[in-house]
Amino acid sequence: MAIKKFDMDVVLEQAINTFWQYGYHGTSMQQLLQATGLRPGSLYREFESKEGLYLLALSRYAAATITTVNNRIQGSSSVIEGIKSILLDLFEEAKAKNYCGCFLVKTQLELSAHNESILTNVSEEFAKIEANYCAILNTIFAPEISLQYAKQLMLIIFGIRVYSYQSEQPEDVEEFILSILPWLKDDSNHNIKQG
Amino acid sequence: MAIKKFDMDVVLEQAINTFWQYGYHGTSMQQLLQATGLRPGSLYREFESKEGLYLLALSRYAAATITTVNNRIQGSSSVIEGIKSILLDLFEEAKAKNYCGCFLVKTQLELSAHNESILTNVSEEFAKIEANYCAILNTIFAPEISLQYAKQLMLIIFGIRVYSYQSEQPEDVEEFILSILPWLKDDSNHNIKQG
DNA sequence: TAACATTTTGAACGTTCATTCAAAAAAATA
DNA sequence: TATTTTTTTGAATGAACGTTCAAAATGTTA
Repeated sequence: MAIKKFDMDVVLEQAINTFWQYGYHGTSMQQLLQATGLRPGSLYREFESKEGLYLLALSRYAAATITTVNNRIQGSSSVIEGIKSILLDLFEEAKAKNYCGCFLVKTQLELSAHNESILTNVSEEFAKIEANYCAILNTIFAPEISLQYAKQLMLIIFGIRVYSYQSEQPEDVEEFILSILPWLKDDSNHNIKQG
Repeated sequence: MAIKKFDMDVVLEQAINTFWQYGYHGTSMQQLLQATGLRPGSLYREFESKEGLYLLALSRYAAATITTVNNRIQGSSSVIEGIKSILLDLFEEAKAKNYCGCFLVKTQLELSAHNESILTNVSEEFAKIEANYCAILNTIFAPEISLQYAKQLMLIIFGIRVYSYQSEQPEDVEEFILSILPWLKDDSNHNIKQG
């Protein structure tokens, strides 16, 4: 029997990048074939349809998002510093030439009227991301406070994701963040637990 | 000579609703013809193309947005109360069955990679909206504070617009808003200037 | 009423869309 | 080497896309 020529990870990454940039309806199969290097037959045998490929790309993106967050927290001197650096990173990302925002957000806005299952899908991913932030905050705050702060964090992140399309950023981004989320100022005794 | 049968205002409103819900690429000319009641020839004679109709719909939506904001402020007992009610309205809107978010935001996210002129266009509209908030805040705050608060307001509004797709809202929405924008708590001596 | 200018009509156009499938190629197994 | 199983190939398909335009209808002006 023949063996697969393509690397699934690479193909999905190319698909993510294309969908992420141009959106679902704005991406043609032609573009996907070119981006992935696959031929129509192979792509359809593997992913069944454009939508099938999209859903796989989307869930992979969502999983990577959570991993990135957790790595950033682990790599920081404290939870608070970690969260701050995540938010600052979002502003930095926005300076890139082909800034694409957040793939999940774009999906939510583009497809909520077309495909209810995708809306549910994305909402679940966001719930996971919020729950992950909540768990992180729980290591330094009381449970009910963590729930509240996680919600704030999600809303602010959505705000940054959209606001960043504007060319002008706040002068002092860190000050801007701290003024909206004042609890990020309090960084006493919140070191990451080791081992 | 023949006279126009259709009402431009009505046609544009239908076009806005259709584009707003399904997006630019997700809306077909068939849908637009059905929604507006126009025939292909008439639509193309009047608007030149799908993109032409879209741009007109978009700028009309943006103008209406600013009008709505200003009416809300004028109809409130104070600037602070007005802004609070605008934010609370956004959360209320989100409860509607066919919640569509913000047409400008959706446009920005969907078309930024396809059409640079639309990106510029939308950015300019957002700049106008931010400037309008800034002018409103200027009636009760110092200029540099108003600039800062207007930016915060825009980011929070973007956040609400996206976060609202999630089915679960914060328990006490007003408390939620006040915790992110604490300056909305200070409502002393900020009455709307009369006549 | 005749001439004119404007708008409406809707069938038809060429293009691009997502998708299919029979045939060829490729590797593993017998 | 022959057989079997899986993958690749890429031309072809029908549907849907945005758009056009000559002819008919409409109402104003001469």
